[in-house]
Amino acid sequence: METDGRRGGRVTLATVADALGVSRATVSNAYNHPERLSAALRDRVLGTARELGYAGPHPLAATLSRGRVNALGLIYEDPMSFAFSDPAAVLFLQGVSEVCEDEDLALVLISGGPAGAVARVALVDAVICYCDVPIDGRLAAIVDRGLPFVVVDGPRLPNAGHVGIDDRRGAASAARHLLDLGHTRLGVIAMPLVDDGWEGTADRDRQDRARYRASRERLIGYREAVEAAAQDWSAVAVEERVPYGRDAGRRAAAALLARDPAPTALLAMSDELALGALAAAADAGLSVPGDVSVVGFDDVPGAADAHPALTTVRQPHREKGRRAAELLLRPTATADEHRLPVELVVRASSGPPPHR
Amino acid sequence: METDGRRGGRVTLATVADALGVSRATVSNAYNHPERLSAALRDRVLGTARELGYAGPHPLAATLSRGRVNALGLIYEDPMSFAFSDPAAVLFLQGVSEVCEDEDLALVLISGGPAGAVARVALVDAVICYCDVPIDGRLAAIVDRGLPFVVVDGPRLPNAGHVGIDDRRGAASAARHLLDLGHTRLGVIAMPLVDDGWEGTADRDRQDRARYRASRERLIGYREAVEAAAQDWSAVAVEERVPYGRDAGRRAAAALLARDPAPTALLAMSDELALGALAAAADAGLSVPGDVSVVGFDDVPGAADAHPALTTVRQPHREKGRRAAELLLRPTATADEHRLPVELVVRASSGPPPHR
DNA sequence: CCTCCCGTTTGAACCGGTTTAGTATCTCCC
DNA sequence: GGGAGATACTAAACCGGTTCAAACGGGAGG
Repeated sequence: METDGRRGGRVTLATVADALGVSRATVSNAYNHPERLSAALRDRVLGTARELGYAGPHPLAATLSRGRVNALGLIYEDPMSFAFSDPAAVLFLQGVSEVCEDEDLALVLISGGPAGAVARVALVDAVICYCDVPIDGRLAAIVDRGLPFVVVDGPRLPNAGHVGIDDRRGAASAARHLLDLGHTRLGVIAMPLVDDGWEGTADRDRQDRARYRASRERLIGYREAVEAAAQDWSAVAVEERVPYGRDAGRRAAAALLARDPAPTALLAMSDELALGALAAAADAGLSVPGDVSVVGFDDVPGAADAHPALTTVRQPHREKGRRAAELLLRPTATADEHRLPVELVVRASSGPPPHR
Repeated sequence: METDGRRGGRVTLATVADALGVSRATVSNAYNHPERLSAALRDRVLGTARELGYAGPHPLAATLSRGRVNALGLIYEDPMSFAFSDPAAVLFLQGVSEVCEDEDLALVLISGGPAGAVARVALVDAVICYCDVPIDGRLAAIVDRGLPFVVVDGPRLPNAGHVGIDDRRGAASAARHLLDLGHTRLGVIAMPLVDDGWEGTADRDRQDRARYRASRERLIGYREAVEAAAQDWSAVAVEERVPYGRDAGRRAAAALLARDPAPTALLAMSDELALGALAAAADAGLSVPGDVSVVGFDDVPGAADAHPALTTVRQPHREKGRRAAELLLRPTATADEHRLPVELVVRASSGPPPHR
């Protein structure tokens, strides 16, 4: 029998056991398997625990024994705090957190630099990688630890689930929409393609070197649609500005609209960029879609509220979050890859090109 | 000496120790106190660990010994997933996550119902309560566990830090702004005051019973300003709609504007409600601020982008998050209460009342 | 009266580490 | 040559529980 119920004044399970003269197993059972105890003893245990100010089994210790933490981890591409300024990421987080709620799981946002100091020690059962970086220190930490994980929007990785959309098809549908309207002079507003702080018109080589899978795929989608319409992709300017954000979209659009001849339609690789483009058009005194059409990508909540309401490619952000979480909770050997649908949403920001 | 380096095939610290014929303490030191080991042995340990596929000390076990998890918990008032649809909450989260990033801490979103099942076992060192509920099962779980915590925007609780704003003064400044402009017929758009699903014009008794401290304080602020202007508070209709959100604001505003005489200015208790009010004014064919002025509260990012740009009371959401986190990391015996500044931001949605 | 069974309770192993208080060896210095 | 200090490493206690096989006691059945 243990004799050290009170060590250092801390009230532990052993304290309670000793106070009652029962074994620690009994106290543990009172909390975890109440049905294994007679009602009388169980009440006595719980009562004594309350008197002693014992708040129940220490979760850390319990977890160590059980080997399960009841928490899902989340790694975001950039610093975690950036996720909160990206409406698409926020929706994704909402989806994940809905599942966590249903399953009584904590959601652990794993911050820390790419070095992965936090990822190496975060207390989680599995991890969602909402990122595209092929190998990042955080992801490496997860792999080393042998934790199950899924990648969202990124590359397909061995032994990991995958959730994403058909970026290529989505982008192609946006481009086709404009081509069908009769546009022949397009411009593309790109998110930063390579992590080098460069700004300008990205040539084909740079397009191909795009760091993010989603960026590459969307560019391919645009290009395939343009070529399918028998137009020349090399005549389409792909403008890149840093850092990613609405202002980048605004400046890229301004540059495109200042060209001669100016494009009659702008393909923005995200809604955030597209909203910047709307601002740039207003700056230039151009009407949308009278003088220039704008099409985004994402269909974030602000897209429908924009002036004019933004034509864009809808992707199910929340659903991506839900799927990612569920894939971790109920892994299916058969289908560990989920490709969610995209859909062109035509609103007011796109129309036929102006008469020459 | 231990002899069970490999139990069940799992590679543990003991596995590595046995493989080398050194003690477990030595292996532990190789990771945690490398300077205590000779360079030669340290390299041998780390090398063998790599060969054996040992990914370093199991964080859970390390944590149990050390008693520190390196994670901050966050409890939100409503289901956690709601936080992601509230722009103010998102900014707050961003603030918290910035500090976590700087400090290499994980941020644990504690979901789960008010029962507190998750809160009872979440692996965190301290908790931020972004909520107002005086006693909620989740908060009770935190208190029982003896975890340090701070309350944000809620009541002042014993043994807990506090971060908030002067809601009363902010609200008063909003009301005073309208009164100074010459308005004499005001209407208030309230968030749900009591949790009973009721809709309608809240009388004084109901106003005083408001569940959230922030709601109560803002109403008091409005009232004090009105009374200071020698006007009659009981003539000011306080319209309440559920559930909280933009649509509630729209319907409340519609009801107020349908009155005869209609108010010439609307005080919305949040920007989300105010944006709904702008929509209602548009629905009714009224111009803002020509026919009716609208003032919000929060200054969320969307407020400046609204049409017209919203006059509102700015509060530093991100800074609240930062302060809350820092208060937990560096508790100061002297000042455990932080009251952040509010500021009226006059934009285009408020102006003098129409000529009669 | 003996057995068997079942509901309770317990001892002991285990989860995977960290840490403290040493011990052994080596170096330095007079 | 002997003692003081460093240096490098280890044994054992500890963190706070969970779990499983076994023990116990009492009632039912034969």
